[in-house]
Amino acid sequence: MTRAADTRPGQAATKPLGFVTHDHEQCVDTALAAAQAHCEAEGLRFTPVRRAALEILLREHRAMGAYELLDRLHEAGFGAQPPVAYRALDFLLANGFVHKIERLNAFVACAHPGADHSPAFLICSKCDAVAEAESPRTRGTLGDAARAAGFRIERTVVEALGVCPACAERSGA
Amino acid sequence: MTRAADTRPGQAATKPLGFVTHDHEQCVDTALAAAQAHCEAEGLRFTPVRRAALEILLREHRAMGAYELLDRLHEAGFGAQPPVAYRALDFLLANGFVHKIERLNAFVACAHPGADHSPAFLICSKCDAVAEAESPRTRGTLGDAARAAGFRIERTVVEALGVCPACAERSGA
DNA sequence: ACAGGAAACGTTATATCATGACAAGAGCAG
DNA sequence: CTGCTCTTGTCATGATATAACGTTTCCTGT
Repeated sequence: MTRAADTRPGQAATKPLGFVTHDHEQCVDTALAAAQAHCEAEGLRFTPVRRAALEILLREHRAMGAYELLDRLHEAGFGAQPPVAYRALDFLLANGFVHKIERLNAFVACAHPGADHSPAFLICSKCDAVAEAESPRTRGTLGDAARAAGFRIERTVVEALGVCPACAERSGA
Repeated sequence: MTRAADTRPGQAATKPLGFVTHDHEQCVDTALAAAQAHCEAEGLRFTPVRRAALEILLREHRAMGAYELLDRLHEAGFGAQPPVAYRALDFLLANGFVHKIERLNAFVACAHPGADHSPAFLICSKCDAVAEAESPRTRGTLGDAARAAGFRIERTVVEALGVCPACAERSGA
Protein backbone atom coordinates (compact mmCIF):
# COMPACT_ATOMS: atom_id res chain seq x y z
CA MET A 1 0.00 0.00 0.00
CA THR A 2 2.95 2.24 0.44
CA ARG A 3 4.29 2.02 -3.05
CA ALA A 4 3.53 4.17 -6.00
CA ALA A 5 2.34 2.44 -9.11
CA ASP A 6 4.91 2.35 -11.85
CA THR A 7 3.86 -0.48 -14.04
CA ARG A 8 5.79 -0.76 -17.21
CA PRO A 9 6.47 -3.83 -19.26
CA GLY A 10 9.75 -4.71 -20.80
CA GLN A 11 12.51 -3.16 -18.81
CA ALA A 12 16.04 -4.48 -19.02
CA ALA A 13 14.96 -7.93 -18.05
CA THR A 14 16.29 -10.26 -20.65
CA LYS A 15 19.06 -11.25 -18.29
CA PRO A 16 17.71 -12.62 -15.06
CA LEU A 17 20.00 -11.84 -12.21
CA GLY A 18 21.31 -14.59 -10.07
CA PHE A 19 23.23 -16.90 -12.35
CA VAL A 20 25.86 -14.35 -13.11
CA THR A 21 28.68 -12.81 -11.17
CA HIS A 22 28.81 -9.12 -10.54
CA ASP A 23 30.16 -6.41 -8.27
CA HIS A 24 28.48 -7.55 -5.16
CA GLU A 25 29.68 -4.99 -2.69
CA GLN A 26 28.28 -2.25 -4.82
CA CYS A 27 25.00 -4.00 -5.44
CA VAL A 28 24.50 -4.43 -1.68
CA ASP A 29 25.30 -0.82 -0.94
CA THR A 30 23.08 0.44 -3.70
CA ALA A 31 20.13 -1.61 -2.56
CA LEU A 32 20.54 -0.60 1.06
CA ALA A 33 20.74 3.05 0.11
CA ALA A 34 17.68 2.72 -2.08
CA ALA A 35 15.74 1.09 0.72
CA GLN A 36 16.77 3.77 3.15
CA ALA A 37 15.79 6.51 0.75
CA HIS A 38 12.46 4.89 0.11
CA CYS A 39 11.72 4.61 3.83
CA GLU A 40 12.64 8.22 4.47
CA ALA A 41 10.44 9.33 1.63
CA GLU A 42 7.52 7.30 2.93
CA GLY A 43 8.00 8.01 6.61
CA LEU A 44 8.82 4.40 7.37
CA ARG A 45 11.23 3.31 10.05
CA PHE A 46 14.23 1.53 8.59
CA THR A 47 15.27 0.18 11.98
CA PRO A 48 18.53 -1.65 12.72
CA VAL A 49 17.00 -5.10 12.67
CA ARG A 50 15.23 -4.41 9.39
CA ARG A 51 18.36 -3.04 7.85
CA ALA A 52 20.40 -5.96 9.11
CA ALA A 53 17.92 -8.46 7.73
CA LEU A 54 17.98 -6.83 4.33
CA GLU A 55 21.75 -6.62 4.33
CA ILE A 56 22.08 -10.30 5.17
CA LEU A 57 19.73 -11.28 2.36
CA LEU A 58 21.50 -8.97 -0.05
CA ARG A 59 24.92 -10.31 0.83
CA GLU A 60 23.86 -13.92 0.60
CA HIS A 61 22.14 -13.23 -2.66
CA ARG A 62 20.15 -16.44 -2.48
CA ALA A 63 16.89 -17.71 -1.09
CA MET A 64 17.18 -18.09 2.65
CA GLY A 65 14.83 -19.63 5.18
CA ALA A 66 13.45 -17.47 7.97
CA TYR A 67 15.24 -19.51 10.61
CA GLU A 68 18.57 -19.22 8.87
CA LEU A 69 18.08 -15.49 8.69
CA LEU A 70 17.11 -15.55 12.35
CA ASP A 71 20.40 -17.24 13.21
CA ARG A 72 22.33 -14.53 11.42
CA LEU A 73 20.35 -11.81 13.11
CA HIS A 74 20.94 -13.40 16.47
CA GLU A 75 24.67 -13.63 15.77
CA ALA A 76 24.52 -9.92 15.00
CA GLY A 77 23.09 -9.21 18.42
CA PHE A 78 19.35 -9.21 17.79
CA GLY A 79 16.71 -11.37 19.39
CA ALA A 80 16.68 -15.12 19.01
CA GLN A 81 12.98 -15.84 18.61
CA PRO A 82 11.19 -16.46 15.30
CA PRO A 83 9.04 -13.33 15.40
CA VAL A 84 12.20 -11.25 15.20
CA ALA A 85 12.92 -12.61 11.75
CA TYR A 86 9.34 -12.85 10.58
CA ARG A 87 8.54 -9.28 11.54
CA ALA A 88 11.56 -7.93 9.75
CA LEU A 89 10.61 -10.02 6.74
CA ASP A 90 7.03 -8.77 6.87
CA PHE A 91 8.26 -5.22 6.68
CA LEU A 92 10.70 -5.93 3.87
CA LEU A 93 8.09 -7.88 1.93
CA ALA A 94 5.46 -5.21 2.36
CA ASN A 95 7.82 -2.65 0.93
CA GLY A 96 9.09 -4.75 -1.91
CA PHE A 97 12.67 -5.03 -0.66
CA VAL A 98 12.50 -8.79 -0.54
CA HIS A 99 10.35 -11.45 -2.15
CA LYS A 100 9.09 -14.71 -0.81
CA ILE A 101 9.73 -17.84 -2.82
CA GLU A 102 6.59 -19.79 -2.06
CA ARG A 103 7.95 -22.98 -3.47
CA LEU A 104 10.88 -22.97 -1.06
CA ASN A 105 9.30 -21.19 1.88
CA ALA A 106 12.28 -18.92 1.64
CA PHE A 107 13.09 -15.28 1.08
CA VAL A 108 15.34 -13.45 -1.31
CA ALA A 109 16.39 -9.83 -1.60
CA CYS A 110 14.83 -8.03 -4.51
CA ALA A 111 17.12 -7.80 -7.51
CA HIS A 112 15.53 -4.68 -8.92
CA PRO A 113 15.73 -2.18 -6.12
CA GLY A 114 13.43 0.75 -6.41
CA ALA A 115 11.37 -0.48 -9.30
CA ASP A 116 7.79 -1.46 -8.65
CA HIS A 117 7.58 -4.69 -10.51
CA SER A 118 5.94 -8.04 -10.85
CA PRO A 119 8.71 -10.53 -10.32
CA ALA A 120 9.11 -14.01 -11.74
CA PHE A 121 11.60 -16.53 -10.42
CA LEU A 122 13.67 -19.29 -11.92
CA ILE A 123 14.24 -21.95 -9.28
CA CYS A 124 16.69 -24.80 -9.71
CA SER A 125 15.21 -28.07 -8.52
CA LYS A 126 18.65 -29.51 -7.88
CA CYS A 127 20.43 -26.81 -5.92
CA ASP A 128 17.59 -24.40 -5.03
CA ALA A 129 19.39 -21.47 -6.64
CA VAL A 130 16.98 -18.67 -7.47
CA ALA A 131 17.13 -16.00 -10.15
CA GLU A 132 14.73 -13.12 -10.43
CA ALA A 133 13.38 -12.01 -13.78
CA GLU A 134 10.78 -9.51 -14.81
CA SER A 135 7.39 -11.15 -15.00
CA PRO A 136 5.86 -11.48 -18.43
CA ARG A 137 2.58 -9.68 -18.02
CA THR A 138 0.23 -12.52 -17.29
CA ARG A 139 -2.50 -9.94 -17.57
CA GLY A 140 -3.17 -11.19 -21.05
CA THR A 141 -4.74 -14.61 -21.09
CA LEU A 142 -5.05 -15.14 -17.38
CA GLY A 143 -6.35 -11.63 -16.93
CA ASP A 144 -9.09 -12.32 -19.45
CA ALA A 145 -10.14 -15.48 -17.69
CA ALA A 146 -10.14 -13.66 -14.38
CA ARG A 147 -12.25 -10.82 -15.70
CA ALA A 148 -14.68 -13.28 -17.19
CA ALA A 149 -15.06 -14.86 -13.77
CA GLY A 150 -15.37 -11.53 -11.99
CA PHE A 151 -12.07 -12.04 -10.21
CA ARG A 152 -9.90 -9.00 -9.55
CA ILE A 153 -6.20 -9.85 -9.69
CA GLU A 154 -3.99 -7.88 -7.33
CA ARG A 155 -0.73 -9.74 -7.60
CA THR A 156 0.61 -12.74 -9.49
CA VAL A 157 3.20 -15.21 -8.28
CA VAL A 158 5.26 -16.79 -11.04
CA GLU A 159 7.82 -19.44 -10.18
CA ALA A 160 9.45 -21.51 -12.89
CA LEU A 161 11.03 -24.76 -11.78
CA GLY A 162 13.87 -26.27 -13.73
CA VAL A 163 17.59 -26.79 -13.91
CA CYS A 164 20.11 -23.99 -13.61
CA PRO A 165 23.16 -23.78 -15.89
CA ALA A 166 25.58 -24.98 -13.20
CA CYS A 167 23.56 -28.07 -12.37
CA ALA A 168 22.88 -28.83 -16.02
CA GLU A 169 26.60 -28.79 -16.72
CA ARG A 170 27.37 -30.83 -13.63
CA SER A 171 24.97 -33.63 -14.57
CA GLY A 172 25.14 -33.32 -18.34
CA ALA A 173 28.93 -33.24 -18.66
CA MET B 1 -9.91 -21.87 -21.63
CA THR B 2 -11.12 -25.35 -22.38
CA ARG B 3 -12.78 -27.04 -19.53
CA ALA B 4 -13.63 -30.63 -19.09
CA ALA B 5 -14.91 -30.89 -15.57
CA ASP B 6 -18.14 -29.01 -15.95
CA THR B 7 -19.69 -31.25 -18.50
CA ARG B 8 -22.96 -29.41 -18.71
CA PRO B 9 -23.22 -28.07 -22.20
CA GLY B 10 -23.89 -24.47 -23.01
CA GLN B 11 -23.18 -23.03 -19.63
CA ALA B 12 -20.44 -20.69 -18.62
CA ALA B 13 -17.84 -22.22 -20.87
CA THR B 14 -15.53 -19.26 -20.52
CA LYS B 15 -15.39 -19.21 -16.74
CA PRO B 16 -12.61 -20.79 -14.80
CA LEU B 17 -13.91 -23.41 -12.48
CA GLY B 18 -14.36 -22.71 -8.85
CA PHE B 19 -16.60 -19.71 -8.72
CA VAL B 20 -19.55 -21.37 -10.40
CA THR B 21 -22.02 -24.03 -9.42
CA HIS B 22 -22.33 -27.18 -11.42
CA ASP B 23 -23.40 -30.81 -11.36
CA HIS B 24 -20.98 -31.91 -8.77
CA GLU B 25 -21.89 -35.56 -8.42
CA GLN B 26 -21.20 -36.10 -12.06
CA CYS B 27 -17.98 -34.12 -12.06
CA VAL B 28 -16.66 -36.22 -9.19
CA ASP B 29 -17.58 -39.47 -10.87
CA THR B 30 -16.08 -38.39 -14.16
CA ALA B 31 -12.81 -37.39 -12.60
CA LEU B 32 -12.53 -40.57 -10.56
CA ALA B 33 -13.22 -42.68 -13.62
CA ALA B 34 -10.66 -40.73 -15.61
CA ALA B 35 -8.06 -41.21 -12.91
CA GLN B 36 -8.77 -44.90 -12.71
CA ALA B 37 -8.53 -45.28 -16.46
CA HIS B 38 -5.26 -43.38 -16.52
CA CYS B 39 -3.78 -45.58 -13.81
CA GLU B 40 -4.84 -48.75 -15.55
CA ALA B 41 -3.34 -47.54 -18.79
CA GLU B 42 -0.08 -46.65 -17.08
CA GLY B 43 0.17 -49.64 -14.82
CA LEU B 44 -0.19 -47.51 -11.71
CA ARG B 45 -1.90 -48.65 -8.54
CA PHE B 46 -5.01 -46.64 -7.81
CA THR B 47 -5.24 -47.96 -4.27
CA PRO B 48 -8.14 -47.35 -1.87
CA VAL B 49 -6.39 -44.62 0.08
CA ARG B 50 -5.36 -42.82 -3.10
CA ARG B 51 -8.83 -43.08 -4.51
CA ALA B 52 -10.36 -41.91 -1.25
CA ALA B 53 -8.01 -38.94 -1.08
CA LEU B 54 -8.88 -37.90 -4.61
CA GLU B 55 -12.58 -38.34 -4.00
CA ILE B 56 -12.44 -36.18 -0.88
CA LEU B 57 -10.63 -33.41 -2.74
CA LEU B 58 -13.03 -33.67 -5.65
CA ARG B 59 -16.10 -33.51 -3.43
CA GLU B 60 -14.82 -30.58 -1.43
CA HIS B 61 -13.86 -28.81 -4.60
CA ARG B 62 -11.62 -26.41 -2.76
CA ALA B 63 -8.06 -26.14 -1.56
CA MET B 64 -7.58 -28.36 1.46
CA GLY B 65 -4.66 -28.71 3.83
CA ALA B 66 -2.90 -32.05 4.15
CA TYR B 67 -3.96 -32.40 7.76
CA GLU B 68 -7.58 -31.74 7.00
CA LEU B 69 -7.42 -34.35 4.29
CA LEU B 70 -5.75 -36.66 6.77
CA ASP B 71 -8.67 -36.23 9.18
CA ARG B 72 -11.09 -37.22 6.47
CA LEU B 73 -9.04 -40.22 5.48
CA HIS B 74 -8.83 -41.30 9.08
CA GLU B 75 -12.59 -40.97 9.47
CA ALA B 76 -12.88 -43.19 6.42
CA GLY B 77 -10.84 -45.88 8.13
CA PHE B 78 -7.33 -45.17 6.95
CA GLY B 79 -4.25 -44.41 9.03
CA ALA B 80 -4.07 -41.36 11.21
CA GLN B 81 -0.48 -40.24 10.68
CA PRO B 82 0.71 -37.47 8.33
CA PRO B 83 2.57 -39.74 5.90
CA VAL B 84 -0.73 -41.39 5.01
CA ALA B 85 -2.01 -38.14 3.58
CA TYR B 86 1.29 -36.92 2.17
CA ARG B 87 1.97 -40.15 0.33
CA ALA B 88 -1.45 -40.19 -1.25
CA LEU B 89 -0.94 -36.56 -2.22
CA ASP B 90 2.49 -37.31 -3.67
CA PHE B 91 0.97 -39.91 -5.91
CA LEU B 92 -1.92 -37.72 -6.98
CA LEU B 93 0.40 -34.78 -7.61
CA ALA B 94 2.85 -36.86 -9.60
CA ASN B 95 0.07 -37.99 -11.88
CA GLY B 96 -1.59 -34.63 -12.27
CA PHE B 97 -4.81 -35.53 -10.46
CA VAL B 98 -4.34 -32.81 -7.91
CA HIS B 99 -2.34 -29.61 -7.75
CA LYS B 100 -0.59 -27.96 -4.88
CA ILE B 101 -1.40 -24.35 -4.13
CA GLU B 102 1.98 -23.15 -2.90
CA ARG B 103 0.63 -19.95 -1.54
CA LEU B 104 -1.78 -21.78 0.76
CA ASN B 105 0.21 -24.92 1.40
CA ALA B 106 -2.93 -26.68 0.30
CA PHE B 107 -4.09 -29.10 -2.35
CA VAL B 108 -6.92 -29.06 -4.83
CA ALA B 109 -8.28 -31.65 -7.23
CA CYS B 110 -7.45 -30.94 -10.83
CA ALA B 111 -10.30 -29.36 -12.72
CA HIS B 112 -9.17 -30.62 -16.12
CA PRO B 113 -8.95 -34.36 -15.67
CA GLY B 114 -6.96 -36.14 -18.29
CA ALA B 115 -5.63 -33.07 -20.00
CA ASP B 116 -1.93 -32.48 -19.91
CA HIS B 117 -1.84 -28.86 -18.94
CA SER B 118 -0.03 -26.09 -17.21
CA PRO B 119 -2.44 -24.79 -14.61
CA ALA B 120 -2.81 -21.30 -13.25
CA PHE B 121 -4.81 -20.46 -10.16
CA LEU B 122 -6.90 -17.56 -9.01
CA ILE B 123 -6.75 -17.35 -5.23
CA CYS B 124 -9.03 -15.13 -3.17
CA SER B 125 -7.10 -13.37 -0.42
CA LYS B 126 -10.24 -12.97 1.66
CA CYS B 127 -11.81 -16.42 1.63
CA ASP B 128 -9.06 -18.60 0.14
CA ALA B 129 -11.32 -19.86 -2.62
CA VAL B 130 -9.34 -21.22 -5.54
CA ALA B 131 -10.22 -21.43 -9.21
CA GLU B 132 -8.15 -23.23 -11.79
CA ALA B 133 -7.60 -21.72 -15.20
CA GLU B 134 -5.45 -22.73 -18.11
CA SER B 135 -2.05 -21.17 -17.84
CA PRO B 136 -1.19 -18.54 -20.38
CA ARG B 137 2.00 -19.97 -21.75
CA THR B 138 4.53 -17.94 -19.91
CA ARG B 139 7.05 -19.61 -22.14
CA GLY B 140 7.16 -16.48 -24.18
CA THR B 141 8.88 -13.73 -22.26
CA LEU B 142 9.97 -15.73 -19.27
CA GLY B 143 11.12 -18.55 -21.49
CA ASP B 144 13.33 -16.16 -23.41
CA ALA B 145 14.90 -14.85 -20.25
CA ALA B 146 15.45 -18.40 -19.03
CA ARG B 147 17.09 -19.47 -22.26
CA ALA B 148 19.31 -16.43 -22.18
CA ALA B 149 20.47 -17.48 -18.74
CA GLY B 150 20.90 -21.13 -19.71
CA PHE B 151 18.07 -22.20 -17.45
CA ARG B 152 15.85 -25.06 -18.58
CA ILE B 153 12.27 -24.63 -17.39
CA GLU B 154 10.42 -27.82 -16.56
CA ARG B 155 7.30 -26.50 -14.91
CA THR B 156 5.85 -23.13 -14.04
CA VAL B 157 3.74 -22.26 -11.05
CA VAL B 158 1.31 -19.40 -11.62
CA GLU B 159 -0.84 -18.17 -8.77
CA ALA B 160 -2.81 -14.96 -9.06
CA LEU B 161 -3.90 -13.39 -5.79
CA GLY B 162 -6.93 -11.16 -5.65
CA VAL B 163 -10.57 -10.93 -4.70
CA CYS B 164 -13.21 -13.40 -5.84
CA PRO B 165 -16.63 -12.27 -7.04
CA ALA B 166 -18.38 -13.32 -3.85
CA CYS B 167 -16.00 -11.41 -1.58
CA ALA B 168 -15.99 -8.38 -3.86
CA GLU B 169 -19.76 -8.22 -3.66
CA ARG B 170 -19.77 -8.79 0.08
CA SER B 171 -17.39 -5.93 0.79
CA GLY B 172 -18.30 -3.68 -2.10
CA ALA B 173 -22.07 -3.76 -1.63
C1' DA C 1 1.58 -72.67 -6.40
C1' DC C 2 5.12 -70.27 -4.49
C1' DA C 3 9.51 -67.65 -3.56
C1' DG C 4 11.64 -63.17 -4.21
C1' DG C 5 11.46 -58.32 -4.85
C1' DA C 6 9.31 -53.86 -5.32
C1' DA C 7 5.89 -50.86 -3.90
C1' DA C 8 2.57 -49.34 -0.59
C1' DC C 9 0.86 -48.83 4.15
C1' DG C 10 0.88 -47.69 8.95
C1' DT C 11 3.47 -46.34 12.84
C1' DT C 12 6.66 -43.46 15.93
C1' DA C 13 9.37 -39.69 16.11
C1' DT C 14 11.25 -35.52 14.57
C1' DA C 15 12.19 -31.62 11.51
C1' DT C 16 10.78 -27.30 9.56
C1' DC C 17 7.96 -23.19 9.00
C1' DA C 18 4.93 -19.64 11.15
C1' DT C 19 1.94 -17.02 14.47
C1' DG C 20 -0.55 -15.52 19.02
C1' DA C 21 -0.09 -12.97 23.07
C1' DC C 22 2.05 -9.97 26.20
C1' DA C 23 5.39 -6.75 28.51
C1' DA C 24 8.97 -3.34 27.92
C1' DG C 25 11.38 0.28 25.22
C1' DA C 26 11.65 4.01 21.48
C1' DG C 27 9.91 7.90 18.93
C1' DC C 28 6.73 11.51 18.19
C1' DA C 29 2.56 14.90 18.62
C1' DG C 30 0.18 17.48 21.75
C1' DC D 1 6.18 15.59 30.09
C1' DT D 2 2.19 12.75 28.73
C1' DG D 3 -0.19 9.88 26.03
C1' DC D 4 -0.16 7.38 21.84
C1' DT D 5 1.64 4.28 18.42
C1' DC D 6 4.96 1.42 16.61
C1' DT D 7 8.67 -1.67 17.41
C1' DT D 8 11.25 -5.18 19.82
C1' DG D 9 11.95 -9.10 22.61
C1' DT D 10 10.08 -13.08 24.99
C1' DC D 11 7.50 -17.58 25.79
C1' DA D 12 4.43 -20.59 24.04
C1' DT D 13 1.98 -22.87 20.55
C1' DG D 14 0.25 -24.04 16.04
C1' DA D 15 0.79 -25.66 11.27
C1' DT D 16 3.17 -28.06 7.70
C1' DA D 17 6.22 -31.79 6.22
C1' DT D 18 9.62 -35.69 6.30
C1' DA D 19 12.84 -39.59 8.17
C1' DA D 20 13.08 -44.19 9.37
C1' DC D 21 11.43 -48.78 10.03
C1' DG D 22 8.66 -53.01 10.14
C1' DT D 23 4.63 -55.23 7.91
C1' DT D 24 1.55 -56.10 4.18
C1' DT D 25 0.25 -56.33 -0.66
C1' DC D 26 0.96 -57.13 -5.25
C1' DC D 27 3.44 -58.57 -9.19
C1' DT D 28 6.77 -61.54 -11.52
C1' DG D 29 9.61 -65.45 -12.66
C1' DT D 30 9.98 -70.13 -11.88
